[in-house]
Amino acid sequence: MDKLSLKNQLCFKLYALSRHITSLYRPILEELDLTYPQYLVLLVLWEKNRISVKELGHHLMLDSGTLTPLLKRMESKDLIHRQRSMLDERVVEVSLKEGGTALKQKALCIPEHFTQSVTIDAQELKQFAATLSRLMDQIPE
Amino acid sequence: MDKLSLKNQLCFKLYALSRHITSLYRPILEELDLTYPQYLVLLVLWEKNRISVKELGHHLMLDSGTLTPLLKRMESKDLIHRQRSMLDERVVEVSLKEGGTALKQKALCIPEHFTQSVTIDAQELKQFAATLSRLMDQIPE
DNA sequence: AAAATTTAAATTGCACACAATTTAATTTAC
DNA sequence: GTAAATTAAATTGTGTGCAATTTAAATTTT
Repeated sequence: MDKLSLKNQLCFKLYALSRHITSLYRPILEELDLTYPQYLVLLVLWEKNRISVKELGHHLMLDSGTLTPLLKRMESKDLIHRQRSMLDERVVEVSLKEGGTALKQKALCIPEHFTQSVTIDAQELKQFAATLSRLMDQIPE
Repeated sequence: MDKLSLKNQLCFKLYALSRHITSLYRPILEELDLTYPQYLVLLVLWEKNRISVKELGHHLMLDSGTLTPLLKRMESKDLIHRQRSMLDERVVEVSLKEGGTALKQKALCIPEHFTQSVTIDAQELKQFAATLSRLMDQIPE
């Protein structure tokens, strides 16, 4: 087996599949005027209304270089609020605004869209998700 | 189960794992002065020395908007050659230059790096790769 | 064969990712 | 208690991704 063959590269398949599934989200999220990373930020905020940029970055595995401009765009769309913590001026806390809260109702149907578009045995998908979680858990920090 | 919980989102796990594994490649590829997508281009060219931008894009699932500037950067590093086809002036053909050919030797050891860094049952990984391939095959076009 | 259509790259513009550096605030050491 | 070290965001700069448009060449229609 040729290890340098594109077809044999697990990493390439992950990379391509990830981009493909993101592209399936795109038209749905476009109706909400959201990008996929912006949607991820909202997923976190819907669970925990107030969170620091650092914590958010920990959840999404993104740094401030990515998050700062992304959050500014979301702020300008009135989805979220950014404010320096009064206890620690270094920290910026992100919280939902009405716009961001309201989108949750519209987003509820999104996960359903994909159970349809994927033709795969439920048991196999479950096993796949389990391995994916196991691999994720090995990611340091 | 909360379907809008980040932890339950298969897509997020794919997205995060894909970026993480790419980040494992980064220090190795940096020694070769390559980015991950540039490495993918070389993987294709090492298998098929001469290929059009369109075909290359088909293999990597990337369009000319991504590939044109990427290939220009690779050309400026003397890794590849870009040339209009004489049979069809619309087509640009990409081929290896000495620099790109020479890197293959240095790249041979790269796949080994990762079998080590992943602690997972070989059978489970095999199953995972199989499902990944099945999902990939469902990608249209 | 000329006009209309299609095709392949390139271009433009926007939004991530991420390394590296900078800035400002807080802790820790001494 | 101040200097040094650490920390959290922001900034800077480069390289993707991708939608949308443009350009130029080839093909199809009429």
